[in-house]
Amino acid sequence: MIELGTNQRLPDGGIDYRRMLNPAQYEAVTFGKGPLLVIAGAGSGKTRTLTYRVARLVEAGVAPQTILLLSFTRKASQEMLRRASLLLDQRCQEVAGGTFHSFANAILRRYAGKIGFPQGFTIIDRADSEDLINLIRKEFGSADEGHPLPRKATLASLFSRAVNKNESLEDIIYEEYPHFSAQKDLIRQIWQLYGTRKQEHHFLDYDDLLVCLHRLLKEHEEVRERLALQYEYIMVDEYQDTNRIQADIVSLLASPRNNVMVVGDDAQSIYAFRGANYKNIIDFPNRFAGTRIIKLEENYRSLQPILDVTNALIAPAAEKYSKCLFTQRGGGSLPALVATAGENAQSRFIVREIARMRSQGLPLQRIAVLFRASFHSFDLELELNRAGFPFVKVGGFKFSESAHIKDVIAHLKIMIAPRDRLSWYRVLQLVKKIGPQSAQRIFEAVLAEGKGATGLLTAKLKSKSKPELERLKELIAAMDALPPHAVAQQGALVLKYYLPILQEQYDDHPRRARDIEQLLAIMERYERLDDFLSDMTLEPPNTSFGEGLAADAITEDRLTLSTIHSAKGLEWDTVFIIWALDGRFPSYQSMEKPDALEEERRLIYVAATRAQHHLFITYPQEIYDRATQSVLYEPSRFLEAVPQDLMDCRFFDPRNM
DNA sequence: TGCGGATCCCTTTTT
DNA sequence: GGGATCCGCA
Repeated sequence: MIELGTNQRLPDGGIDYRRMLNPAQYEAVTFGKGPLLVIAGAGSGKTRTLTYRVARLVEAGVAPQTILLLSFTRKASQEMLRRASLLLDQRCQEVAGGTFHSFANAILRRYAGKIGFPQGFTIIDRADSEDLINLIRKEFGSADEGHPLPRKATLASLFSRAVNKNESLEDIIYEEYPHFSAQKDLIRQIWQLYGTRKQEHHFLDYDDLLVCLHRLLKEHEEVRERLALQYEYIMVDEYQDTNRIQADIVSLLASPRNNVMVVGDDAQSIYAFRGANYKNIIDFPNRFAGTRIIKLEENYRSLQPILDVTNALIAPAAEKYSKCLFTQRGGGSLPALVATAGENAQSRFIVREIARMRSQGLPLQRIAVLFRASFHSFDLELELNRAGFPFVKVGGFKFSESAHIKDVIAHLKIMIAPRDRLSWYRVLQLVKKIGPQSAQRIFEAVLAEGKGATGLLTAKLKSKSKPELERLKELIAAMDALPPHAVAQQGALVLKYYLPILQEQYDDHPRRARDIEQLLAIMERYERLDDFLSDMTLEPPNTSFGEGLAADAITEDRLTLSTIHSAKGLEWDTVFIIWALDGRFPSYQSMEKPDALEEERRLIYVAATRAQHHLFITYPQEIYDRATQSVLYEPSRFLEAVPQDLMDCRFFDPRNM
């Protein structure tokens, strides 16, 4: 997006901001001290504005370490700093940045003692959190007849929502899961025990990272002051997707200087489901007296026919900061709305169009297919493979969530966190003839030895399980003998140990073994095992396994398949939005909830605004849907807001071709 | 106590 | 199509 042309420098060598930015962007970039709210419409140069502001501050002599840039993904913030460095110089790479969660991790590592974990802590991901909850859930037995306890995933999201929305558990149950009202006391007990267990294990889940950072700042004024002094300028990207705790953290860090710039677009708020509150944007001027508000409304991404459609899509939304995007670029054809004979016809339509565009010289890299939920692309993936089009899939199941990767990681975790019950259970139950009961017994015995993972070598165990455990003992002894920073060697030992187990358990073990090889390649880059483990939890590779991690993935021309959530902030020449079918998009689960429906409207808006030159929205006619046990046949209700003459409406049936 | 098979459920988005 | 759960066998 930033053209590295010859005209961006002034005669004195400084960056020619006036020339490179429009008046609104220029004002935001050169804004001095105090609170600033930038409402940035889709494609209005938000990233550009943040990038130039970083460069400008550093150019003006602000020490880069005193600038804090919080953004949504680490990739996004690294990209901004990289671009700022290209604009100015390498100093921009010194800017502190990352996600709220990785920032919290960095700060809390420094002050672990103050939050009650003198030896540090382990970050657990959603799956670990669910497993821990499940252990507790099982202790409570199967509850009453007719009143089953919620499943682990439901419990986890219940607890998470209560934390992130700062509401009581009872309110969340009442609002979102009224059918579990009768079990609310049991659920509360599970929640409390979950908190206790996390404390005992020195576990922090994603929510705890934010909560603990907030508590640290609230309860330890000397820490807060030190940090507030350190970060002179704070910038927050995607502010519409922050929750209450994150907004409070920003306030605490910014006070009393309040040199805080937040950038966001209330029309693109798509994370309410995890507690984000787009009202944070609306409230920002109330939190910070004297806030300057700047709106960026000129769109540099999409051609006018696409903007006409996206403006129509978002028009019915009840948003507070209204804006109307416009572009000065002319031309472009109407976006297409394509009904297809069925699901497979939809996939074939996409493949046909992609083949056509490729023959016209458009690289696959400039094309994306976007969808509401990860499984919506399954049929398309088959067709793409058949047609021989390489693609990378982003979002949905992650590499690091697959069982074989979690298995390998569990073996590493017990070496540095020998009290980690979850990882021990996982490791032990991979051994033949060891199930839940034996795993628990052995774990307690190791714990009693009190000397880390090597306790397994000396613990007194019942003779029955001994022969099968021998290999595991050898592994632990071998890992223990390695120097502490030999991260990749540790991984290699685990792989050697795990390979026979993998071969026995999975039909597709060759593919999974390749995944583990890739994991080892990632480990090569680390000097500390705990850094590697934290990063795998906080910023796991976002692409599905088997893809994208290998070095050749960068050079090969591939098309992108992505959930809309993972497509946020990105853009392509050509964008297909598939499954624009009522019941799929919006999801049938949102149909009864007005707030959820509004969020889905913003979601389709985010999807459509990713397109630069060509936009296709497709939906299959008449699909039998298992989840609702009904036939879905209405196009997405969001399309009703788009006047007919703004789109080129077509029908596609491969049988008629 | 572990494990494999059968059967019933529900099936979003992510740090 | 995958997880949770139950049951019967080793």
